[in-house]
Amino acid sequence: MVTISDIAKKLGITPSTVSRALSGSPRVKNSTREAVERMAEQLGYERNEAASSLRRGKINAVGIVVPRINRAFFSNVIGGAESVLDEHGYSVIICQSHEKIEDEVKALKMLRSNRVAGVLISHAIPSENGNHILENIDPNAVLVQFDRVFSDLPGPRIVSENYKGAYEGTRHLIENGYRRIGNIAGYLSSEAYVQRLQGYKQALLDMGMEVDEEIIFYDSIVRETGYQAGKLAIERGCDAVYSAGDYSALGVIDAVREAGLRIPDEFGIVGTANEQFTGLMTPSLSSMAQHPYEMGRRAAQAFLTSLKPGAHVGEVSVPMELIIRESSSRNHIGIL
Amino acid sequence: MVTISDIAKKLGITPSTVSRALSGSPRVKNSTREAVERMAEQLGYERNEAASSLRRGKINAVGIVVPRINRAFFSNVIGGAESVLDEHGYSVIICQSHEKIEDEVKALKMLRSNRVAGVLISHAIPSENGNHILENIDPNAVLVQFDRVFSDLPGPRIVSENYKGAYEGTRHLIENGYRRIGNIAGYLSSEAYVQRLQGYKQALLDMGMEVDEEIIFYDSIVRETGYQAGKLAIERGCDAVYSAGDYSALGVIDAVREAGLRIPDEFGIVGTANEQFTGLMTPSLSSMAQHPYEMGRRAAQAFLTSLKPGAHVGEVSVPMELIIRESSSRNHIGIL
DNA sequence: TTGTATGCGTTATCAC
DNA sequence: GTGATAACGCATACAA
Repeated sequence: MVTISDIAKKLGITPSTVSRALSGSPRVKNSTREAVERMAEQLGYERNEAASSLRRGKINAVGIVVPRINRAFFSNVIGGAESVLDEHGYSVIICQSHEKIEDEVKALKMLRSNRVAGVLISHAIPSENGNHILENIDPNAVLVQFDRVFSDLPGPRIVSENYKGAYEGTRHLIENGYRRIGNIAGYLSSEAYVQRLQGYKQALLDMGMEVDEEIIFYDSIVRETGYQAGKLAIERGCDAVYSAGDYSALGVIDAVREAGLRIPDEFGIVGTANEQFTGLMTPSLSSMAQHPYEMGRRAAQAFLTSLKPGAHVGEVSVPMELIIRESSSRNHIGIL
Repeated sequence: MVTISDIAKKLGITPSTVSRALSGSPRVKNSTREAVERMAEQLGYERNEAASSLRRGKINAVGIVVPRINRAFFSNVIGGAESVLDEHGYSVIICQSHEKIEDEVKALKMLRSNRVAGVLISHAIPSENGNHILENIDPNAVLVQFDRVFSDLPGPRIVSENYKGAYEGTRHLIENGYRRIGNIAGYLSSEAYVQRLQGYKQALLDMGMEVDEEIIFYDSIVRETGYQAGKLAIERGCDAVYSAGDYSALGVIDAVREAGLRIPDEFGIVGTANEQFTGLMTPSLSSMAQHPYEMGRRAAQAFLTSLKPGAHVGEVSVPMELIIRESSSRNHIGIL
């Protein structure tokens, strides 16, 4: 392996100058810089990151901590973050919390042990606050939270526009002529779901409709609970459902089919998250898309910005987008 | 940050001993080791990975290079690898090639610059051989290939049992009474697809049926080409199709529906890869599952084994598994 | 603009 | 079984 000393010797200068030339210091003659760069290229020099990290006390890497990497949402966030960080010379170290606080702590310790420059994290479900994060994160690392965030932790927070998304999804149903719209709200322990519920309610109110707790279902957002909620919604006279998740929306479709109602003519459905399957099923499922890749990019950008002295990034909103598919599109039959 | 010197001072011994104690050297008294461990715990010591890496000339990390991290297959492989590596104290650095040789080379250089202990890679589509990998990988790193592999490269190769999988998928259709089974074979530039085609053919032969090139379709395995192939297959008298991909199987379903045929009574379909949507659609799609998570685990294990002097790992096969769903299950009507 | 000197924290080699 | 010493490759404070 070739080092800066090798380059220095070949050129009859000292390692310090080579180091300066290579790291773009202004205190070096242009001709020297060029000579150094040429020689580095020629010898196939590559900086030893470990040595550099040791000397500087931190590594050109950021850790990303997510519950599970093999979930589409998170792997897309990582992909987005990687695309930005890569451009700026940062490696990405990934860690999974498996939705366990214990593993989250372990990951933070490992990242601290590596002196990473930043930590991008979306916390595990059981967390009730960010104390364990504060206690275990490298105090010199920049903390960026995304999607699942605690507002009492310092640093940037990148979140979806949940309120606005749910609002638009609900309004879309109303505008398509549906008149009694249920809601699958999810557990309200997460801020995101609280906001979605509020968006749903406000849309109803703004469009002159009433909020009826009878047809709001608080439960996990998996297919089975969606199915149960769907049955009740139909029983209670709904002709549409806005669901805070796609899997629960899928369950609603099961229930609607079972009841022999036609989608979208007799029953409309909008889900949330725009999971891949929503576009592949028949009928395809309308959904409020989150943009995880973009969220990852913004998280990475927030990290980079935070590195600059004096810079401060607060909460960053990532727009959601209504993807209209078959399950809610009866406007073509002119009902409105 | 507390260092081994801090521990040494507190204990009135030297850093060398602390280092030995912490790294589990046998040449240290038990009582000393325990004292060191207690003190390390108490002071909240964590090894500086950069210093350790510099001294040892390599880092406790492996790089994983995949075309895209946000593809279910690859993110699951990464998840599996991470689960094993994490247990052994290795970090995972992820890199995406975006299916470009250029980015692959860039990733390998970055990993070499970091002196990673191993590289787990699934190569980009345009690669025709492994030369650019050999030229750019850290010669001291263990190379492990998975899924998309070049047999002329050294080191372990982890692959799916493509031949056997396709064989079983095809046999399953035959056993369910389908009598003219088409095949969507995919591009044969990849070894995996060649093997799947062979499995399909051999299954037909073994079950006393003929191979008819008229109903074998060589093309990309996306939904649209699946649809086109499906139309031709129906035209040419098929009552079933085995597809080397799930998306193309989805296209076949489109074609079958358009032709007004009932699934699975009048037409059977088996796909490959067991993408998430296959279990969520109606009718659900039977598919030959790959086990990416397991593949990742085995790749990581192969890396760990290869570290041991003298050890040699060659090709490792990961079983595929037939997931029988609605699109091929007419055995209950007793046609066979 | 360049050179000199030093140290980052760890581990390996040698001596005792 | 432990200690002393050196070195990994780089980046910086200081001197020139």
